[in-house]
Amino acid sequence: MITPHLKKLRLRTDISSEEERVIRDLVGEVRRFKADEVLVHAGEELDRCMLLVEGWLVRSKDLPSGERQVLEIHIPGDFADLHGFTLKRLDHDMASVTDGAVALVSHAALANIIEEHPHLALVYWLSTNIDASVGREMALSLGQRSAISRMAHLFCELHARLKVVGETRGDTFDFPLTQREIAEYLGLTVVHVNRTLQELRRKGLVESENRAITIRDRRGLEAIAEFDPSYLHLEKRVLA
Amino acid sequence: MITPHLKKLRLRTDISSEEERVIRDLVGEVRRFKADEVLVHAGEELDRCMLLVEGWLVRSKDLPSGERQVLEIHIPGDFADLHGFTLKRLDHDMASVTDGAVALVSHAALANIIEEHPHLALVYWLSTNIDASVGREMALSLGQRSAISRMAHLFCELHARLKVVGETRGDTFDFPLTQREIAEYLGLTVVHVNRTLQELRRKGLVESENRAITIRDRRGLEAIAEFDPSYLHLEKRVLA
DNA sequence: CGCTGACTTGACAATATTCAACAGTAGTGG
DNA sequence: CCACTACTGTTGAATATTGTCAAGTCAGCG
Repeated sequence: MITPHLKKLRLRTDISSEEERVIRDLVGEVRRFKADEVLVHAGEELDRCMLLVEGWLVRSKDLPSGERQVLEIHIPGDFADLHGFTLKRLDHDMASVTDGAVALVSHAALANIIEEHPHLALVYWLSTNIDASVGREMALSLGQRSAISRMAHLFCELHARLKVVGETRGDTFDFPLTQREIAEYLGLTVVHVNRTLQELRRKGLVESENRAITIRDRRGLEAIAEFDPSYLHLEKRVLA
Repeated sequence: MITPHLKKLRLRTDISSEEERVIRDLVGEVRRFKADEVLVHAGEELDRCMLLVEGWLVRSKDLPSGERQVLEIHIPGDFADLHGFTLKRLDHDMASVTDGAVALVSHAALANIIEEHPHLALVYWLSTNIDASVGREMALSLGQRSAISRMAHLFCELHARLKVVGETRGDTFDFPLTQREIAEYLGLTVVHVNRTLQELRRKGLVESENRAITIRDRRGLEAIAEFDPSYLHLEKRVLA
């Protein structure tokens, strides 16, 4: 169930078999969710985290005006609200995109394992820091890239991240976000997302049909996105 | 020298006097810098972090097109590239805005103290997670707020953060960013920043004169910014 | 079969950018 | 001390990108 999660971790740093056992024991109750639920509300007091095992989640913030900004997209293997372990209250909602399931991990259990396995504290600290790095690249997109470049970047990033956990089929991957949700992520309107997506199709860069994306011209897509995957930190390092 | 840093930490969680001693001992060499230096380049291998003791730094990313996005603004007391402790290579540059100084802290020293004082591991993990929270609020600004709202939000945030470390004088604070740098942070052009700043002045919300900002109408400014400081996590919590 | 939500299109408007020019200030070197 | 340069801030006019509003199609679902 948490094999994708271990794949993600092992890509970035070595995990001993002892540590693997401990991580596998972390998982308590599994909670299933339906699409479009808010699993955690901003400000709520937390005593556990959610390791996403199936389906997609997003972090999102609402504005008084009713607008919503999606701040991060989570795929299976992601420890979606691990930052809540130290923050204790999130500054954003955790909402589901699809049906799916999370493995619940109590903060107490986490505290225990990092006490006994200090290396895992670094592993998970690294994990939240990589999340933040992804967030910075998104801010770069929102600040400097055009609509078409942002959208291309989104597709490049998700393909790379899904590939790590084995959820791609060649250049194709499931992509369950509606155009409204893409708009909320890219900071654009639905209308403009629709037109921009058509432009990507017209240029022969991607295809999209029933909730899946196929990258037709990777070079072209990466060029328009100015995609450089180094911010994903897809290489191994030695911690402490 | 690192009193502001301790103020910041103590606002969020309790630090024992023993821990304080350990933190004070962390500081090794102090490095002074001039304005507009790049202290750390993206991708560079790191074996130490920088605790900002004087002056302002920014995290920034360059695009092939030559555009620059400022992703975070750092003020004295900030452990500016603490995330580099686990990442080992930053995905962005660390650049100076003003003259100033950083206290250098080797990764080895950090690894030692968190091994001996596991609570401090949580304290600094929290610290990077709060940085990420500030980054998310910025992404919300870039994605959903208008130019004037973003700029108002920037001033509200900086006043709140500077107040924590005792760098405000009532509603006034030093603000050394040029309009070009503000533009790079807000994802706007210099021209538009200039006009937007004039609008804030015309509405009687802020004054700005020789590198300092005075908030003239806090309610009004916060309203236009939709400012809600909860993302700054300015409250105490118990870690582990 | 009638809803509802997702997607699509057209016409128009607002926000922000681009380009070009100029004033003020500080720093530099002759 | 002054001329020179470079940077910062400012303004106007034209343009581009993206948003708004309104309407309509299509598919899935109870």
